[in-house]
Order: sequence, then C-alpha cells, then structure tokens
Amino acid sequence: MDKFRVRFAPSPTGPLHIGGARSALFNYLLARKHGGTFILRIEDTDLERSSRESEQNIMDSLRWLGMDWDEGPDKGGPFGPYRQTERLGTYRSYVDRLLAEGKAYLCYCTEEELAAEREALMTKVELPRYLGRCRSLTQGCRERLEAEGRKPVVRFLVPEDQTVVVEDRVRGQVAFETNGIGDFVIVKSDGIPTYNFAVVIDDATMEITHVIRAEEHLSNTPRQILIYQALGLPLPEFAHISLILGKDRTKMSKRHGSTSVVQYREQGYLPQALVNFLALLGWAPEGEEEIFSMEQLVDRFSLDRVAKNPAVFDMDKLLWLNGYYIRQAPLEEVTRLALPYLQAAGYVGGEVSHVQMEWLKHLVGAVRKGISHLAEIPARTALFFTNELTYSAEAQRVLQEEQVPMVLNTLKEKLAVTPMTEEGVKGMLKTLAKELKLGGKQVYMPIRAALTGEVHGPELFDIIPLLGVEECARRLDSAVALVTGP
RNA sequence: GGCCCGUUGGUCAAGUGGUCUAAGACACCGGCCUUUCACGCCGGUAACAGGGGUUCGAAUCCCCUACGGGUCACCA
Repeated sequence: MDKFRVRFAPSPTGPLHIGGARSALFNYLLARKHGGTFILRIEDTDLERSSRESEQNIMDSLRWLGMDWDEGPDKGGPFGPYRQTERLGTYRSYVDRLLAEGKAYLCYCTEEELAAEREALMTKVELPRYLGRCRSLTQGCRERLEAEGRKPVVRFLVPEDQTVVVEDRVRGQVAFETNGIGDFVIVKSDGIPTYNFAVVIDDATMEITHVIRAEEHLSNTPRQILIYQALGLPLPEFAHISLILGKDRTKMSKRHGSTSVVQYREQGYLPQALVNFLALLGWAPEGEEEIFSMEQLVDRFSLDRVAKNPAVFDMDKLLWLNGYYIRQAPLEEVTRLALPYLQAAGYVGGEVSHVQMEWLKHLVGAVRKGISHLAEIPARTALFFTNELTYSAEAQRVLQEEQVPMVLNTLKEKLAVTPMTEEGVKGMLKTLAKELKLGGKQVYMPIRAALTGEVHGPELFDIIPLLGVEECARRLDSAVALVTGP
C-alpha cells in the first residue's frame, strides 16, 4: 500500500467522549504504524449543536492523550479546509451532479407530513421510511410549493431491489437490501449537507483509505456506499469497531458516570493509563503483556485482533491501571501532576520553592502507593496540612492504652536528637521499642494515632520527617493532653 | 417492529476443527511480606447462552431459539 490515510471525524457537539477517544486512538495507532497520515476533520454540519468550544475541547483532549494529527482545522493541510461548514462549495458541486443526473431530487414534504407518513407505516407494522412522494414532482408543482414558502431538501434516490455489501475489516461481508432504505436527505432545507452525504464527499476528496469508526455507523454504510457508487467515487476500506458499553450493557452515556476525556483528566487519570486502557477495550495484544506505552501500541496494534463484540467499560480495571502508572511514573512527574490538586485544596500556594518541592516529592512518594487516581491526593495528605487533628474512633481507642503517655513523651524527647531522615527515624523507632521493653504494636500504633489521628497510613519513618520535629512534638503533646485530661 | 451486529468466568479477553480436563489481566477469596493500611509476591474460586445438525472429533462450521446491542432523523 503506497498510502495510508485515516481520519477521526468528530462532531463538535460536546466534549470528547471516551468512545470517540478510542476511535481516534485506533485510527492514530494504525496511521503511525503504517507511516500514514492521521487527519482530524470536524463534522459541524449540525449548526444547532456544534460549537467552537467543543471543537477546542476535542483537540485539547486528543493532545492530552498524546495523539497528534497531521492535517486538521488548526494546522491545515493539502486537502483542507477540515471543517465541514467550510466545505459547502465542494458539496454543492457533487449535489448538482446528482440532481442533474436524476440520482437525487428535491423534496418539499413538511415535518408534519413526514411524521404522519411514519406513523401510518408504523401502525401498519411496516418499516418506517420515506416512500418517495416527491420523486416525480412536475415543474409546476415545485413552483407552487416554493411560492408557499416551502424550502426543499435534497433526497438521494435509492435504487430498488439491490443488495449492498459492506466489506468490513472487522466484521467481514455484511449485506443490506436497498428496499429497506428509504430515500434519505442529503441536503437539509438550510442548504447544509447531512452527515451521510458530507462524510462520503469528504472521505473521497480527502483520499481517506481506511474508514475506522464505531459500529453505530455500520447501518449507515450502505447509504454511503450508494452515494460513492452514484458519483463513481472509489470506496475506502471500512472497519467498524464495537461500541463501549456501560455496566448495564447499554451504550455508554452520562448515566454511567464520567464519559468525557476531560472528566478523567480532572480526576487525575494519567493519559498513558487511559490510552493503555482504551486500547485494551476491543483489542487484544498477542502475548500476555498488558501494559503498553503509546509507542509499543503503535508497534503491536492491528485490526486483525480487534474484537467484534461490544466491551463493557470496566472502571475497576482502569482504576488499577491508573494506580499502576502512578506508582511506576517518575516521582518528579507524579508530584508535578499532583500539585494542582494540592493547590486546589488550599494546601499549597501558587509559588513553590525548591525546598518545598523536595518536601512535596517526599510527601507524594509516601502516599502514592495507596491511590488509584490523583484526585485522592488531598484526602490522603490532609493530615499533613491540618492544625487540628481529629482522631478516628480506633485511634482514640489506641490512645487510651495505659502505656501511651509514657511512650509519647519518650518519643518526643528522642525526636529532638534524631536526624530527620528515613534511616535516622527508622533506627530511633527501633531502639525506642527495645528500650521501653514493649511490643511493637504497643508503641507504634499509639505513635501513629497521635501523629495522624488514624490507625492506617503511610510509613512512620515518612510521616515523622515530613511533619518535622516541632509539629510532631505539638501533636504528641496534644495526644497526651487528650488522654491524661486537663 | 424491519434490518444489521454480537453472545467464552462478575468484567476485559486468548482461542480460528484435535495440543481445551479452555490462557492471561482486573475484581473476589486465601497465604506470604509488612510491628498499620496499601504496594508487592504466591495460590485459589469461577466460563464456551440453549437446542439441533455437519464431522471420527466442535468453544471453533451450519441452522433455529433466547438474550444483548446498534440502526431506521432536515443528529452525527
């Protein structure tokens, strides 16, 4: 194959959906694998719902995920423009051809008339579709209707008794009968083409070689093929990937929780984790390895191993995968990513000094093991930023033990002469238990409870240096005061 | 409802007629590690939707049924 051109063609009617991101990813991966071209095309023919905001969101999300395009509305390219509303002239010439050749016609039916027709067919238990009432209007008829102020749409004349076969790279041959397809609208009354028409013209004129998109488009494909044929345009290869389903096995929607890429971004998912996860949804690698960087995915991805069946979005696995990436990534990077969450919680100011940064790295390193996404950071680190510790029920119980005041006071003394390093604290803690002749649990649990208010948490040898001698002393005193009474 | 796609453990999935007494991952359960939780390590429970064929032999091929999904817009 001398040329490999694929596209991701979202309609900018909302933030980038997780399913859209996966479609984009599959296209991107294949383009990079084959040294081809990845094109971003904005399908904004729905004037009502499209917005530049959404377009921007989609581009930001794609970039955040690590997908860059070679041609697109923002960077141009030899086949532009890349926004459908800017290609109206192109569509017009093709529509005129269809009209001139009698392969399409004007239709003046009103919405009410169409609704009535649909209703009638439904009650007769027939396929609801357009029956072709305006197929052969006379010139006079047309003039009268236009005089009434009716704006026509253009309908494609669907040939009868034909079988259209979609050659699909993931599904094989899929046949459709044209009799089940009514003459469909290709240009709306406002002069804007519909999706089914614009997509064909764009894919053809942009010389797209492989159309890889979600399965919901499979049923539309025969319509599109009919247009390709009517215009004598070469067909691209098609590949329809299955949908992503929610837990209840219906198409993933807001009801299932977060569906847009930005939401995951905001909750502190790493783009690498999301990409890895999305790739595994509907595609299976050859070996048993499941952790892949974008580069590795580019290397291994192939349409042959894309599944036909829909996949349920498994939040548990995403959480695990994200936690895995958080644990694996360089501490420096995770800290940088965690910073905004700490700032939003008011724990850290806008300016971060070098010393503070080192402290933050230590902090993040101490808590990263137990989290699956960065949004958990504030809750996990709250104890380091509070002046008034609250003690959990278990912590209070632990502090009631009789040896506690003695343990805490001894610790306080030792702290003053202990180097605030992991090793220093570790050694001090060890000798403390030995000198006191107490079981580990009897000394370490009270310390933990006094210092954090909890019975679970990071390692003591992380907590103590992080808190510092003074703060530790303060907390120790508070705890002692609490149990010995005023 | 018509058309189209799909159906391997709770989830993602490997498997393309014999090597399947069916892999791996997440989740779950148990153990180890850890004087906490987690992480990590080790182990375990758990599946070919049902029924007919074809075949010496079927998770793999065909048919039917059931179930799930998609689509039938002047949305994409």
